[in-house]
Amino acid sequence: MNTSEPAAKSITKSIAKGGIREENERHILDCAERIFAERGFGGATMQVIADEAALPKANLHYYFSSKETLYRRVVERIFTIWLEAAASFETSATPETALRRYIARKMEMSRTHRYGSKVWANEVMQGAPIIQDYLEVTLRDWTDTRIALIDRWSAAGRIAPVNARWLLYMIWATTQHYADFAHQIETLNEGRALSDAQWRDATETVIGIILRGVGLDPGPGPDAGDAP
Amino acid sequence: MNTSEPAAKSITKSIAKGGIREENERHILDCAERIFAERGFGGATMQVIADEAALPKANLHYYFSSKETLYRRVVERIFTIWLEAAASFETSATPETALRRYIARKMEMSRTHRYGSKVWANEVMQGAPIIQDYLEVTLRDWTDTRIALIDRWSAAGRIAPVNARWLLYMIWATTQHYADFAHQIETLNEGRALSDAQWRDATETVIGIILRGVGLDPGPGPDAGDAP
DNA sequence: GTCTATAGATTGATAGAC
DNA sequence: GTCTATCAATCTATAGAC
Repeated sequence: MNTSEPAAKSITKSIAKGGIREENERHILDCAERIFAERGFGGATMQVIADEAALPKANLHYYFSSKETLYRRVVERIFTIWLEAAASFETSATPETALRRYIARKMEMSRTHRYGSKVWANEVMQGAPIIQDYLEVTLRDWTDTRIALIDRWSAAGRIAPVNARWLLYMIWATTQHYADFAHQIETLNEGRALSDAQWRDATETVIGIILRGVGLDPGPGPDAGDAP
Repeated sequence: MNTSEPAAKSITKSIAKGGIREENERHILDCAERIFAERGFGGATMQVIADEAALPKANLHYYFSSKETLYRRVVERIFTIWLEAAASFETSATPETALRRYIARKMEMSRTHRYGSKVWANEVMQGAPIIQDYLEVTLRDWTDTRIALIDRWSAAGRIAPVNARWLLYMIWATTQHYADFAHQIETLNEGRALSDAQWRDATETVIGIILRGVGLDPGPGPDAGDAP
């Protein structure tokens, strides 16, 4: 061994929960996500991200070798979160339960992960230079299995005959709109963020229109329904 | 008069239809719209726009004094087109006709003005630094009158009771998704643009889900309905 | 690990020949 | 009106002191 290999200590640090490296990387990723979300890859600068993180610009390059590496890590983290939400579309549930849970989860995601949704939107609008392989493999597989499921529902008469692909796009578009166009929505809400009640109401409205739109009875909604 | 004022000739040129200035400005605006659409304001560069237009960079500054001026002209042109589409939501029509026409028009716009829609999306995602006044005045007024109209429909029992604001957002989101996320949609369509038949089918599906979703009967659709 | 200083490339914008 | 050459500012990325 020689003096140029303090590897053991560094690795231990980076693996340990709450280690300096892990904590700083997460902080930088959080800040970078906000900046990339609002300016896109080309519009964001390392200087602005560094300012957001309250760090010297050189520290970003210490943790992430390049701007593209940092961006890639941000996008990959978002895709992981997207996968978790996608899992809430359970293939074993009834049509009503599966659609209701999935829409509610996606609306919740738009509220809690606004910036992640915007980064995804920016990336797709730019032609998905980084995530094209995710679109072609993971997203396509997920979409195909859900379309097959919805088609079986239609064939069995459990929902009205409806093109499953356009239905899925409608759910994606509507739910993600509340994240991607949050600024417009807040401007039209007298400049204020949507309240808890408004989020619940919007979610129930979206669920109601979609369920009735595919021939299902949305019922009285969770609030009224839970009371004895 | 002195030699520094060839104003008469220049103005005549710039006003005449097909004048060099008018033609070049339109060409540059078209190219700039595509670049701003995919990279946003900060991500786009005058060099890339010049390459897209097959012109030296200096020519852009001859016609538009700054990058921001060029961007502002692009955004203002898009807003004008948006206003025309917004007018297709006629306040005098029946609920079914008004919704059907408006959705169809918005879907058509997403197909024919993909880049304009993306510029708008980028601008809103960045917090609308340029168009904030449009959002606060023109868009708000338009939205308020349509919400009032839809509320009257609900009160009169002509449609199911539904929150008009979330319904409008749903229509905006769904139709604009076909422009803003065109790359993702085409990737999931085996890398090909949607065909005429697919656009018709998607439009009818969206109209069908929305109309049923607000308690209306969408009927057999235009194709089947027109045949004797 | 953190930070200042700076290299080398690219940016928006302009000067001036044609 | 068009184009080449260029400026000052800013960008990503790195070197090297601490």
